[in-house]
Amino acid sequence: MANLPILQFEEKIVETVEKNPVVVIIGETGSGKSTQLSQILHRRGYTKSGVIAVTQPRRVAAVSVARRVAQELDVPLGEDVGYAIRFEDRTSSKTRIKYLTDGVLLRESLSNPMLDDYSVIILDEAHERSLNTDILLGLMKRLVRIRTSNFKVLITSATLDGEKVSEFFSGCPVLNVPGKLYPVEILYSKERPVSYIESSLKVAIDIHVREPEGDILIFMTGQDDIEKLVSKLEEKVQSLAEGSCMDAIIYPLHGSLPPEMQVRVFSPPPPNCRRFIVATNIAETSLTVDGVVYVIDSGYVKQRQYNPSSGMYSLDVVQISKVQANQRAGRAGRTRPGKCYRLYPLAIYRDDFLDATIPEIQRTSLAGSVLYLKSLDLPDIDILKFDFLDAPSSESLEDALKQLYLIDAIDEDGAITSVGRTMSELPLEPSLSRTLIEANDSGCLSQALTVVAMLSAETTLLPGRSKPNEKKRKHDDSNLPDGSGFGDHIQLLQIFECWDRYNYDLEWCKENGMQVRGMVFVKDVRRQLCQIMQKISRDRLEVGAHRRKSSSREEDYRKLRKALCVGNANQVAERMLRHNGFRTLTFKPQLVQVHPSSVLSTDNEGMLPNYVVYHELISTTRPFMRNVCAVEMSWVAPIKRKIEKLNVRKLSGGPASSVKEPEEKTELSRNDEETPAVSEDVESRIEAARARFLARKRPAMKSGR
DNA sequence: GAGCACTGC
Repeated sequence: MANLPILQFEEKIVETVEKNPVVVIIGETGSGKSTQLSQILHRRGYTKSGVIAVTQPRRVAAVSVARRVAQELDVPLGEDVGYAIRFEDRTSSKTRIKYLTDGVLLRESLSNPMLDDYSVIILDEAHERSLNTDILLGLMKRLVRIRTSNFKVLITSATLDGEKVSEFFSGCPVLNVPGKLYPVEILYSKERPVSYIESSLKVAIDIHVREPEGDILIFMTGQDDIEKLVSKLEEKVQSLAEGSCMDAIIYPLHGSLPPEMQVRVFSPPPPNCRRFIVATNIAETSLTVDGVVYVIDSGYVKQRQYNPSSGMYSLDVVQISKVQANQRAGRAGRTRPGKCYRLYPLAIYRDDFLDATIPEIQRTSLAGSVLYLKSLDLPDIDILKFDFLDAPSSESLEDALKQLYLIDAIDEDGAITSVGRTMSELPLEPSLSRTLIEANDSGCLSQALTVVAMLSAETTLLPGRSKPNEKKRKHDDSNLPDGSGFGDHIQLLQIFECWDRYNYDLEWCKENGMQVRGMVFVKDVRRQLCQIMQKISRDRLEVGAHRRKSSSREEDYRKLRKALCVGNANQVAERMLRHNGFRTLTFKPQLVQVHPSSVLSTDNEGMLPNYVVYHELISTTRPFMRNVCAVEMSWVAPIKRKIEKLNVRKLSGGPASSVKEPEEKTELSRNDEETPAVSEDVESRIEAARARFLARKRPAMKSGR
């Protein structure tokens, strides 16, 4: 601890913080900023007037850094030094230094907008630009203006965008603290390889044969590439002549590996053995592998992005940013001087790479964040003009408003409703919190809690495991329920109820292809949501997960599906007349399909239900709806009417148009112009077909597939 | 008839 670089800057830091409300600290890896900044300010008396909060983008970081600091100060964790993450608050009235995830601090600021328990707030790892940290940056800017005395904000960032953060905080000082990284030699390729798998293979084997010992970390984009490269490496290593080089062991490393496979990289390798770690960007920040001396950087990353005009997510392989490239290179210099092999030319790095990764706030649906900001009731803040470090597009903000309006969280003037207020209390995306509130009103809260908790965990089914009703399945060794034909939400409910009947037995999860970790998480989320709902609704709620025996199941599902329809009024799709394709109703109409993994059933004629709500639109090989639930036309009718009435300008708080009708028409025709001619044609054909259909009553059609 | 990077309340 004594030789951490940051301690040499203690005087300078204290002096600067003393004189300025906001300070940006540029601290490279190994500078000790995460553990030392809080202790320095603690020593200098900043904990006398309040608690020092340090935010982290990840739970594990909050816990491990707090543990370290408690050790260094020689105090029990949870007393003078503590942490708070979801489901776990290890702080007490004695706590002076508190580590917490950025999400937890946002929740706290909901009940205490002035955050006046804190004398100092340190936003650590701000360069990662997590959605929550970006919102906190905006709130902090406002807070330092309002809380004039006894309040300091420190922001730590990376070299390349420290100046930008400083500008955001009206030119606040920037302090540089060097890190403790060893030099890393950067080697560039002459040109982009045709295949970065082949190219990585070649470079890795070259290193293995020619270079001294030290592990090799290879950055790939996803599971597929990783598996391919791992098997090629294994083949190649085996074919190397005996005795010509040292032994080798090859590990894949990505998020969907079970935890016990992930931690293998932390155990020391056998002697005289070089490790090859083939990883996604999980090894960039989340997991640190010791012993890495060589890094091979493909220059690509898989990134999820949201298109606000279609409401669709896509997962694309994109070029990394300079910040990311440097972060990856830095992984080679943690224990001794290293080398980084970039599989792209210097000119590409210099001229093509963005300085920093596009922040999450510009790549995701903002419905939840906009609702959060609305619920804060900041008198001087207009959401559409909220002061973001990097503002999201107005299209994205308008999309959020539209969605919130359709699920009754804001009224037609864009003001938050009482339903919206209740929704913001729940740690869920808006359509899920809306579903819970509706379910509470209609008497199916217990089931809705289960579905919503299952959906927030998302990956409970083990990868590679087929869902039970898939035809390809050779032998049915699983007794998992099938959603009774109503779709995936009902199946998720039934699965959890099944687990409940087995007394939450972890073995049951393994036997039925459910991720143990995921299912335990679902249970935690469900319990947390229960507590919040109890608090909100004051009445006694019936929230046990057991299936009630008294009422008919089908009737139960009907209520639940209706609640899901209200909650997902922003995510409704209507089936095509003659085939099982759908078109979305809430966004610019898109042709979409039910994801093949869905358990939604067809009727006797092979047709899917006329209307569904979906949890997510994702474009992979084609646009798909993931997690689909059958709903009824009569439930969709009021949603359709609401969509027709929708006036975005009014929602944005802009001047309400004096002549309503033409205004809306203009809006529509503008959208039509943007639609490519082909889909416009498809659109009109669909409309014509629908009109004919309605005129003719119900035709007996066979599925043409 | 597909295949998903990583976080978080």
